[in-house]
Amino acid sequence: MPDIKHFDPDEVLERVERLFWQRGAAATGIAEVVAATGLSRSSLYATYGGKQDLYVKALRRYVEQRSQPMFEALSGDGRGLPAIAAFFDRLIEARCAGEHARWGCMATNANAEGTDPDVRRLLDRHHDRLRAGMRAALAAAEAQGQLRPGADLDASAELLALLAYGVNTRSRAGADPDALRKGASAALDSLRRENP
Amino acid sequence: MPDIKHFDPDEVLERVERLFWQRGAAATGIAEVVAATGLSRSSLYATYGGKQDLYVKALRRYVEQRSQPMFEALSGDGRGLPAIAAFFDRLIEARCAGEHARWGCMATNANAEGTDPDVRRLLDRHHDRLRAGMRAALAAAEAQGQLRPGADLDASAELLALLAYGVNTRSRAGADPDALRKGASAALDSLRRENP
DNA sequence: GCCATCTTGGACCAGACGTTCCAAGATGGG
DNA sequence: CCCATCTTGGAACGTCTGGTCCAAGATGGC
Repeated sequence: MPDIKHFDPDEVLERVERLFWQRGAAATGIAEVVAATGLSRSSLYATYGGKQDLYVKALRRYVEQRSQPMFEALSGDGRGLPAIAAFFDRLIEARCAGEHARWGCMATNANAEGTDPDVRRLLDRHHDRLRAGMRAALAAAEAQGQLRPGADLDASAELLALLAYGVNTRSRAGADPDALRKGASAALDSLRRENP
Repeated sequence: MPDIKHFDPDEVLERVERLFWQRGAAATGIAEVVAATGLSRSSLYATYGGKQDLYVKALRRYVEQRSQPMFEALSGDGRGLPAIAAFFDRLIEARCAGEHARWGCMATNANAEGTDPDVRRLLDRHHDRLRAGMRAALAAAEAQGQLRPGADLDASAELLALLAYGVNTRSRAGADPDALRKGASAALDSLRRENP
């Protein structure tokens, strides 16, 4: 057998993902990728293809490794509205403080960037999973009598998903986390049954 | 008096605005601006400065000439919840069909692009105006007894503003307008008084 | 330890980028 | 009609871009 790669492709892809996430695809040059990963251009192109392939692979990693676990946790959390509240609390915390503060959500950012069909497909899947997570949490809430009667679960799930995009968008520009929390609370309060 | 400009600076700026709006700042080259406007590089640089200045001026024009009139119409529309419903209807229609379909909102897109302080200031003002418009419409709704009792007007205004960002974000990726409408309706329904 | 096979470093490329520059042209007060 | 003053077209600039290429190095089956 011939020579093998001298690096872990997924570990490198994670560094690339973080770079594109923070700075955006168009604003990030191959030279920066080379610097951040320590790889040479040859290894980069041989492993991932050109810049656009690299971006799509990084975005796919983001969606699968970062977003989806959150969405599945939301789906599987049977508490109902408290599960949704916890989702937004953790989201806003992650978006406004710590290592990834003001990076926004890579998928939300990607909506504004290009029109690449591969990217669009990833974003549609991302949205479907997010909405499905919200839908599942809302169903649990309804089953426990937490919801205002007559609430449309599908429409409310869409609303909550769109709200998450709004949080992601504004957090990247440095929005006040308390304002974002108030917005999320308003959504939950308006779904909640009045006299429980 | 010496020679005067052979073009209307604001008319040209509008073409530039549309270019940056549709394609994004980073993805648009000066060569495209030259082609779209018919101006020469000299006139462009003499009138607006470099690319970043040009982008900021275009974004300012967008916020002032396109967004703010909508926000003021919302503020001044005394109907309450129907005013908010009309706002979202028109928003979704404009984002998904017609000349600007799938362009998103230039200000929402700008959140994802750079971290330029001038841009951020514009976006903060944009957000304040949007939220203020929602707040005014909600106050009118409350005055007319349309609102669920106990609703927090400030928090609900923030929620509706964030929802608008979500609509803008997803519409750029080609979201189904009916899904967006359902999301907006869910927000309004959950604010509405149950037995009017 | 040899060698076919793959990886790696880094030089290199053509083209696109934003920006500058200046000669030529247009303008209108005098 | 002249001339000071500004605008305009387009050539030119250095830099940076994404991408290619190949000699040198590493690997492991034999």
